[in-house]
Formats: sequence, structure tokens, C-alpha cells
Amino acid sequence: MPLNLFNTKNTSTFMKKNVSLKDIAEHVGVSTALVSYVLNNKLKDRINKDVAAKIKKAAEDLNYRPNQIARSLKAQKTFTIGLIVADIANPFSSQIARIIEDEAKTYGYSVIFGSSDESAEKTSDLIKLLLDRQVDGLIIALPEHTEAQVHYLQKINVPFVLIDRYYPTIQTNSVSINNFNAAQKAIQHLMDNGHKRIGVVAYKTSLFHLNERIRGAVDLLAENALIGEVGINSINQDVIASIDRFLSDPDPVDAIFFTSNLLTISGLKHINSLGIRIPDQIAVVGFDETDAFDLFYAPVSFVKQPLVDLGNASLKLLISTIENKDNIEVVELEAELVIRSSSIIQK
Amino acid sequence: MPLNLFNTKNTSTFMKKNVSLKDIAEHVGVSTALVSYVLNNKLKDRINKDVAAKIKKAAEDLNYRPNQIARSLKAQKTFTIGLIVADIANPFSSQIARIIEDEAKTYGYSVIFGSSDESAEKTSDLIKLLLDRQVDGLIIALPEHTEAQVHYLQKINVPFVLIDRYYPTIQTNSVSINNFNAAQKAIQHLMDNGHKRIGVVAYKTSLFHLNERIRGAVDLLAENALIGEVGINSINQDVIASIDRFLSDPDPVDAIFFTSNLLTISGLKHINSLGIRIPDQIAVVGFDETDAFDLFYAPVSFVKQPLVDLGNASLKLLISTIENKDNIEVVELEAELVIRSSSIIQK
DNA sequence: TGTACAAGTTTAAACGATTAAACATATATT
DNA sequence: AATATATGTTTAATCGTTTAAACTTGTACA
Repeated sequence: MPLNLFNTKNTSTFMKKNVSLKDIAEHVGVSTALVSYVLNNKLKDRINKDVAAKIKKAAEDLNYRPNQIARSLKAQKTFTIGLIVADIANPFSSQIARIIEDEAKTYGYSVIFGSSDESAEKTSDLIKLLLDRQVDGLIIALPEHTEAQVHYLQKINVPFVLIDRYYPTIQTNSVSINNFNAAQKAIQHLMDNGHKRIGVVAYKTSLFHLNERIRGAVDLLAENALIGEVGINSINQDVIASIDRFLSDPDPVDAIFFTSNLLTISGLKHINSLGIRIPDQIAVVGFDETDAFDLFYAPVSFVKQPLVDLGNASLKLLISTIENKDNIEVVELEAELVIRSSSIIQK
Repeated sequence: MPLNLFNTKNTSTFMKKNVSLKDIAEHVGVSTALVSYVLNNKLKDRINKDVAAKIKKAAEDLNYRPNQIARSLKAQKTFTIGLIVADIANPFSSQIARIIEDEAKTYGYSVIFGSSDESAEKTSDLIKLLLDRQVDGLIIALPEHTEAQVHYLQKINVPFVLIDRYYPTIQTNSVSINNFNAAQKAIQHLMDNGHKRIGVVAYKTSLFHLNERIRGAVDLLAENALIGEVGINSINQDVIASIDRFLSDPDPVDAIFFTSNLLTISGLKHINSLGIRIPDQIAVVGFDETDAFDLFYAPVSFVKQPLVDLGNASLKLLISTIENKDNIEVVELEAELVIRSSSIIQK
């Protein structure tokens, strides 16, 4: 076998060890305790200034960085929070994640995230994983059928905040919008613009927050409501079927309210493919913001959730729960209707 | 002050302590060492089966879960990786994040993420933060002017992989697409479709991977190239100026290649507002995928990066580096041109 | 009867930090 | 001179785990 001068394998055993308090202590000739006191600015008035200076210099010279794992173990606190969303690749989730990341940083916390894919089992697994890693608290967007997980978290007394989704029958910290009102804003707007027959495209789900959107719409539409139900695993197919049914109805729709961003996008694609003009033939209101709405030939009106407020409120609530605030808080924010041309008939 | 029967503050001092090996040991009446050996299936052939069964039962009954922080400290390994992206709220970043999350999980790793906002300083801070938390390795999408950070990581011998962006002059692990080829695919396609005067909208940056896109385009266009430069902090403004200049040129463009998703979206909005029809008056090719491209009246042709391959390759490379593979690997993947109606003139 | 070995378990150190308590030594107070 | 106080530093335990090494007891064999 030829000698390979460039083979770095042999040098790879050399791994620079991290500098510890012990290294500094030995370097200066004092105990690790003293080094710790100096670097943490404790016992300030007791410590010899020259020694303190020497220790600080040594820490600097050796490029000392405290091992947060060791700190966490001793302090029984990791300054890490777990964030469980449906799918970090979904813009709603990733925008929330970004807001929480920034807000967490201002409190000295880092974020470990996980995607549940709307699966209760994956949610369980993620909760366990994050708790095993000793996160100080959790922010969770729950999928369906996770009552057991919520009760478990309550039983073991872990700080957590539900975001976006929650169970109205279980008392927990939660931060969400008022989905009933949000839907009513959308429907009322369509009615105010003269639309009589309004279709609602919504998920077939047990999730309370999504059903509130339906309830808000139906409350205004009464027997005039046409509801299209969409399975989470057959979005395109069911959206198409819903729209087709809305149009072939004896009294066909003149407006459609889509109750999520994915439903809106799927619906707009189908309306496009049918050659139906928005808003002249059908008016449209969507839910949640995406670039696609801006760029659409008739910029899409939509219900805009206050993402920054949602993210910040959930983080603040979590931190105060971690810091021993013990009463439960339910934060409900109002969404805003952004009106653009997809729902306004030109005169 | 009235007595508040519902005040839970008083009970809040009760905090369920996590069950430790010591608790199991005391419960069964053995040493923690034995408990550890049993639960980790070590020394199998030496341990009394009845005792082992008792220990396992106790662990189960007490709902024992190993403290990963303590494990990490002892093992000098956290099974956590740090992911630094420009902005987790950007679809490109969040899609990559999702892929890395999934792939990491199959290796037993978790992901802590951070957004650099294209700032070299924030990148430094994030690297320090993540290293302080003892991540086993890093996957980083670097912003400009971060050579020092790369050299620092090399000096302290931390496993890391650069994704999307890298310095061709610094030997590091990296995973990216061939941006030169990607741009050429886009330009060649436009030329093949009879476009003669092609504008290229690109960031004014020192980032190699972005300049490769320009280089690829210019290589084919030669003196026919019209380049619009866009500052990262003035995207809309500069995109508008570039397009206006392209159009008012004595020899105006008949096609535009946008070299990122944000540039594409910004450009399409301006083209819309000018009432210019795509593809009849101007053909367009974008970069990276977004829902907005699908929904556009002329679905947008775009350069599609192999996100799944990028994510998986970077994670695999990182893991093998963590596990002591010592040679540097540069992975370069090919992007694919997805052709739709925005770049095809109807006959 | 003494030695070797196997079986089963414990001891103790280690990971890197924090911190109450103890310990020296010097200085002030009576 | 004896005692109190201030100053400066160390000792040792702790967080929860892992694991090499040591220890105990029993059994087999010469």
C-alpha cells in the first residue's frame, strides 16, 4: 500500500480538549472554587484583586468557555425550551418558530424543535425526547387526540404552553386567536359585499380551533351555509370535490371562505384550472398569509393571525410559568381581516 | 384580604422530582451501578436474573427516564447538532431544517437551530452559544465575511459542514449545488426558446455560490448580459430599479432570470404592477420553489434545488465527521430546471 | 487444606460546574 | 493577652450518570 502523505487520519486522534475551570485553577495555582467565584462575580468583596485579575486573564488566555451541560446538571435548569409544531417546513410553523427563537434569546433560552406531522404518537415521542433532554418547558401546537399527552404533562408538572390549538375542556396555559370571531370577520365581509351563497372549505377534524372557524361561519350563514369537508391526508382531492359540489349546487356559491392557507392554495389552483375568474365569478377569502396571495392576479383577502403577538405571548407565558408563576392563563388574541381584490367585485 | 380558595400558589412549591438511578437503587436495595448495568444491558451474563427483573420492574413502576444531561456530561457527547440558517422563517431554510430534523432523528440526534439574519456577528454568537451547549457538530449556511468563523471552527477542531454556501478557497466539508451549472440551465433554456436579451437579477454580494449563478449566466450571455444588482437590505427597491433599467434599455430585455426566490417574488410583483404580461412580453425563470410560483397566472419556471439530497447529505457528512472520519468532503449536487409556462411563448 | 476461578455486586472516581461550610491568617477590639 | 472580626481561600458535597476496579461469597479442583 502506498504511503499517503496527505492522509490526516493519524493526526485525527488529536482532539483539542475544552478548557475547564480545573485547567484555569491549575494554571493560576488556586482552587476551582475560587476560579468559579471570580468568573461569576460572586464573593466580589472577599477576593484578592490581584488573584482575581490573574484568574480572569488566564480564562481569557486559555479561551475558557463554561460548559453549559455541566452547569445545567448542577443547576437543574437547561435554559432550553422545546417547541413542537406540526411541520417546521410549513410557513405558519416556521414563522412562529422564528419569533419564538428571537424572543427566547432575549431571555437566554435556546430552542430545540420537533415536527409532529399532526401525529399524536409522534407528539408523545417528541415530548419524551425533549423532557429527557431536560428542557425547562414546552410550547406545543397539538395535533388531534392528544388529551392524554396534555394530562401527562399536567401530572408531571412540567411548564408548558399550548399555541394555536387547545382543548377548551382542559385547563391549560394557551395562546391562540379567537377563531370564531376570525371566521365571522371573513363571512361578514363577504356578506357586506353582497354575497349571498357562501361556501366554506374546512378540515374534517376534531381540533377545536378549526371547528370554531366553521362555527363562526355557520353562525352567520345559517341554513345558507355550504360546508366542504377536507381530510388532512387528501387535501387536493377533497378541496376539488368541495368546490365542484359548491358550483353544481342548484343554488351555486358566489363566494368561498377557505379556513387555512393550504386549503386556500389548493382551492385557488382548482379555481384557476376551471377558468373561473376571481372575484367576478367567485369571491375568495383565505386564512393565514403566504407570498402566493400577494402574487395572485387578484391579490387574496385573508384572515391574518398576529403571529408576532402569538409567538411572544406564548414565550412570555412559558417563561413566567417556568419561573414559578402557578396560575393558568388563557390568552386569546384577535385576528385581522386583510381585504384585497379577491373579495371585492369591481363596479 | 379575602381568602382565595382557588389560589394555587401555595401548592406550587410541590414540584415532582425526576426519578433517578439512585431512587431505583434505594427502592430495590442495590447500588446505582447495578441499576445502570441492568438498564443498559451491560454485564448481562454476570447479573442475577431475579435482581435484574426487580430493577427493570422498579424502573418501569417509577417511570424512570434517564437524564440526558447527566449522560451527556459523562459521555462527553450530547447527540445534539446545531443548525445555523439565515432565517428559519424563510421557506428554503425551513424546508432544509425539516429534512435535517428527520434525518438527524434516525441517528438519534436532536437539532438546536438559530437564525443568523445574514449577519457575520450573529453567526459568531450562535456558534459560541451552540458550542457552549456542547453540540456534537454544526451545519451552517454562512453569511458573507465569515472566513474568520470558519478558521476558528477548524482551529478548535469541531465537526462542521457548510451547506448551500461555502468558500472555495477554504478546504471544508460542504454540501451545495453547482450554481454555475444551475444558472446555465436556466439561461440556455431561455436562449433555446428564442430569447436574445436576457436580464439577470442577482444579489450584490461576496457570497461565492450566488456569484457562481451570475458567472454561469454571463458565461453564456457574454456582452449581451444585463445584470441588475440588488442589496440584501433593499430588495424591493433594487429589484424595481433593475427591471426598470432592463426595460428602458435601448435594447430592452425579453426575458429575466431571477437568482433567488425572494428576488423572483419581488420581481413578479413589479412586473404585475407594470401590467406586463408573462411570458408574452417577458419570459421569466426563477430560483427555488415556492407556492407562489404554482399559483401565478403563468406558473413560474424555476431552478429546483434537490433539498432532500442537500439536507440528507449534509447530515450524513456531519455524522461521519463526528464519528471520526477525518478527510474533508465537498459534495456538489446538480439542480434541475422545472419548465412551466412563464418561460414558454405560446404559438 | 489451600488455591483458583466464577458469579454477583459494590466502591469510587469521573464528567465540569456551583456553593455552603470550613479553614487559615491578619487585623482590630477589649 | 485574649477574643472578635475581617479577609482570602480551600474543602467537599452535589447534580445523575457510567464504568474500571475491587470486593465478597461460593464452588471446583489439586
